[in-house]
Amino acid sequence: MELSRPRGTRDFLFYQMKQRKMVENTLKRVFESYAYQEIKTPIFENLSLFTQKSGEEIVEQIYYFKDKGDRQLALRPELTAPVARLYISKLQKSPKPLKMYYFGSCFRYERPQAGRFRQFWQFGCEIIGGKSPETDAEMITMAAHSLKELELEGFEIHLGHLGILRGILDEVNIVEKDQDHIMGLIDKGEREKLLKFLTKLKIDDNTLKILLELIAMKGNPQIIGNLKKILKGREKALNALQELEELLEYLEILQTDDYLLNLGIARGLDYYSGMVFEIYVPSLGAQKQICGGGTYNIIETFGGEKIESTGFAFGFDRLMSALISQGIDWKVSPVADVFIAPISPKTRKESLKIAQYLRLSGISTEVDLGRKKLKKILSYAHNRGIKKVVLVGERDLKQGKLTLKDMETGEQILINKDELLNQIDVLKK
RNA sequence: GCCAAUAUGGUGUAGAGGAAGCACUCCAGACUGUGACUCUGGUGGGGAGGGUUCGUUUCCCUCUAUUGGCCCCA
Repeated sequence: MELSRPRGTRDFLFYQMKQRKMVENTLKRVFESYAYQEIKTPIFENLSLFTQKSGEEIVEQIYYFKDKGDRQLALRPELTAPVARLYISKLQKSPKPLKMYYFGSCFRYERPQAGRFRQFWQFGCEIIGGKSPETDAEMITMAAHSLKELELEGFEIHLGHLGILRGILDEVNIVEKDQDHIMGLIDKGEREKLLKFLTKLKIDDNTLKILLELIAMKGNPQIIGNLKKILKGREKALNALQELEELLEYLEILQTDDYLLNLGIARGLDYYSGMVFEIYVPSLGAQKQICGGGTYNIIETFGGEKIESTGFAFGFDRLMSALISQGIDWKVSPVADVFIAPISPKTRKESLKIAQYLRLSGISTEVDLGRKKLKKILSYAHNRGIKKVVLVGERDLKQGKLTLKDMETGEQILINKDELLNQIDVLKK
């Protein structure tokens, strides 16, 4: 029998899990400080949930199967659709704006490579029904805040607005389907193909020039003035620009200033409509994007009322590799605060009693379970990185005493048995 | 789907067509109530299948996996 993992999956060992838990907990803490509430959706859904939104061709990348009742099911490839599903079926009439966050694994049948696995984790959020520049600003701020809290260095926030591009295209009567195609080409940076396609659509030269100019625009907020000139007379685009300008004002109020305007951001998905942003860690190379999000109209796609939502998700695994390669101090604590060591077989029962007593008092405690000799017990405790050991010996017990040993200094003190709890502080240090 | 490199004890690695070595780990022991350092001993190894050869872990092919890149990325 071959014991191996499926391709593109990983096992996480103790130390890695501690690191991941730490990041998870930090993100939860930050998100909750913005009043988001956690939700969890199933690992598998009906296949149609995902094909409905993105068409049949997406099936290529989905792990799907038939269950015993002949239902077509799929391991979720992303979390936006499940969240939308949950919203439509249970939360449509809840007070708006509705703020939620999620953390879970997704599955895609793809060729594994750096920063890409077949099972990967996303940590993301969604705010439904609160379309305003404030909403967008708060969300971007929360993403930046999270990364600062994690002490991640060298990340870049790129901020754009699809309303500007779409506004221009609307005014020269480009249908939505063609717009989506154009967005796709922009997102991939396919300049040649884009040019060809735009020419085919018979877009006038002036508009064409402006489009190309826009998608190459990158820089600090000062470029807004420039944009206004370029977009003169194009109402829809100017409205979107106005929205973006307001968003920037709110970002300033929320003290988020380390971003870059980038109108070339289009996101791959069709349903994005307004603000979009992506966060990169350039040192990660090919898979440098650790976060992406924006404002979109997905609820409608699934047959709910028309309502705007804004959301983003961290690629949790990429975030982890960025933090690890940066060499964060993980401050990992030992498995237990105290080890209880019976000096001889006769004190085993007493040792377990003491261990349980400490656990019930909230101290993480390990006790010898291997019936080892004292030497081995101490060696084991040392290898586990445990700093305090309680030696339970017959001679001491007769006088109602225990020996408390500090594994770092080697110092030992004799204490009264009933004094043990009073030593909690000492034990925890 | 495509390209390349890699595959040796639990981990990290060396070597050579002819008895597979090192470091760490693990287990046992070195005056049986004391760990780290030290010493002694032990367990344990060439991804899978096929070919070449008197003989292959070593050369060749296929598969699988890993790593990196391309394609793709809801």
